[in-house]
Amino acid sequence: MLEVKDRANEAANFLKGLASPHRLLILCELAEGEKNVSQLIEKTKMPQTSMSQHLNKLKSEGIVTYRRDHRTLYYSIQDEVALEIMQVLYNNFCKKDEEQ
Amino acid sequence: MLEVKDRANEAANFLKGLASPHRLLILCELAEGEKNVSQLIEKTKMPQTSMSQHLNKLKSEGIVTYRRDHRTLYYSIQDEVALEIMQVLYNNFCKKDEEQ
DNA sequence: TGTTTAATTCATATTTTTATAATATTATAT
DNA sequence: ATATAATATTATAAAAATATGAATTAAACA
Repeated sequence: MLEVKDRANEAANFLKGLASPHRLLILCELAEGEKNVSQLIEKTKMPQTSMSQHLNKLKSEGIVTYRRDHRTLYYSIQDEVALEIMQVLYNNFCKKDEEQ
Repeated sequence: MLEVKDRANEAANFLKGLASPHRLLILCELAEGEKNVSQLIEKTKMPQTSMSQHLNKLKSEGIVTYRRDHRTLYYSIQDEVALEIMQVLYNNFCKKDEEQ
């Protein structure tokens, strides 16, 4: 654990990529499997331009990636660490309740 | 995983609490065990008033707690989820390198 | 009581994020 | 070549986070 501090900036930037309700929402959708931008917009009800910017941020952090199929861009989670953290969040913010 | 979105705000706020290089630095120190504010300042070299505000943020998110011993406040990590995430960060931002 | 030490709170300027609107790009279809 | 659909980019305004300095509290002790 002692060495995380040497990577504090890197780790913090990574966490910042996740630390927004909108982006967590997007990642929840993508955790089910790849989705295109229109699907993401429909599911999350967020404005197109805002979606685009959040996806861009996630992409620039290497958290998601995409492939193009004709005019449609399909996004998916690329980063294994992001999935691990989503798992931790799921276990602690959701699973706990079920048990109660 | 599907239900994280119902807790997106809560989860995002929690992550925001961690998502700063300064606060990760503090949490790294506290991961070793409880430390008082002066010790944290010395270790991290950050200004006293800034430290105080970061600790306050961590405290208000329930991530750390403290006890008073005379004039000295000893802080420690309270939240199990925070420890889990620190562990994920450690494994992925530090351990990987050692293996290479 | 007055002083010192440990730390917090408050005020404010700066920086970073976020949201929104307008415009642009890219690929397909006519 | 033009129109349309899917998405990205750019500009900018608003909101949130951060750093810094000054003032404040709280405990210990001379």
